[in-house]
Amino acid sequence: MKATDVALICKALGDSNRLQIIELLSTGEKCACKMLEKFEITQPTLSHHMRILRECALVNERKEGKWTHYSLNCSTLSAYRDFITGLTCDAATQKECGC
Amino acid sequence: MKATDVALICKALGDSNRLQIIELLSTGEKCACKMLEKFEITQPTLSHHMRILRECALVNERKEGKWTHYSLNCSTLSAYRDFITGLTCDAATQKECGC
DNA sequence: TTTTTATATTGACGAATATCTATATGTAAT
DNA sequence: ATTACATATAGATATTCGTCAATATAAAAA
Repeated sequence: MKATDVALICKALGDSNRLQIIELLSTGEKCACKMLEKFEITQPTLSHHMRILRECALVNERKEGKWTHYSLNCSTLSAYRDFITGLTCDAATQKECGC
Repeated sequence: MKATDVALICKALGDSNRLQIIELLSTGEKCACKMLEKFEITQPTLSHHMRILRECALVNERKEGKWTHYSLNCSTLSAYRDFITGLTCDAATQKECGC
């Protein structure tokens, strides 16, 4: 995963509502109408956030009749996790802070 | 680490320049003047980015004469890493995508 | 003490963002 | 066909953001 993709994902997660949405979706696929109940935002605002989360490929969307179901995109999430996991302090910095 | 702290860090990493700064610092402590050479931004802009990275505690600062040296904050980085690592798809979502 | 060097702060500006209301679109039920 | 429901889009607005030029501060060198 490229650094620009990572930055885009970080920007998406940099909003508290969107981070909470991701945490909610980590418990499983959710319908937009159910998600709306959990947040103090209007329906258009939720729709806006979901578009941002989709555009950076963090979430998938599944339409079923008039409902839209959202779920985490496993591969994007895991690539992102791998990138962040790779961000570590060098040996000297670690020695300095004693961690 | 609280979700609001995570969101703040994500927001900080949501700018390409700042993400590259973190990647640079992961190779060890750097002086601001050396960092400036690596990016196509002015000195005040770098100073601005470093303030944001310090305010979310991702980086430490060490003053030595007229120089300022920046390094990653191990404990913040590791707490952040742990949070992101904990973000996983649920079993059903994983089954669906076949990962 | 004057000058140079490294960094921070201020103030300005255009671009991007989060949010809302109002409205449109699409689907199912009556 | 009409109505009700779920979601998306459009347009508006206030706020935040990234950047720069100009200036301030602070430390070392001359």
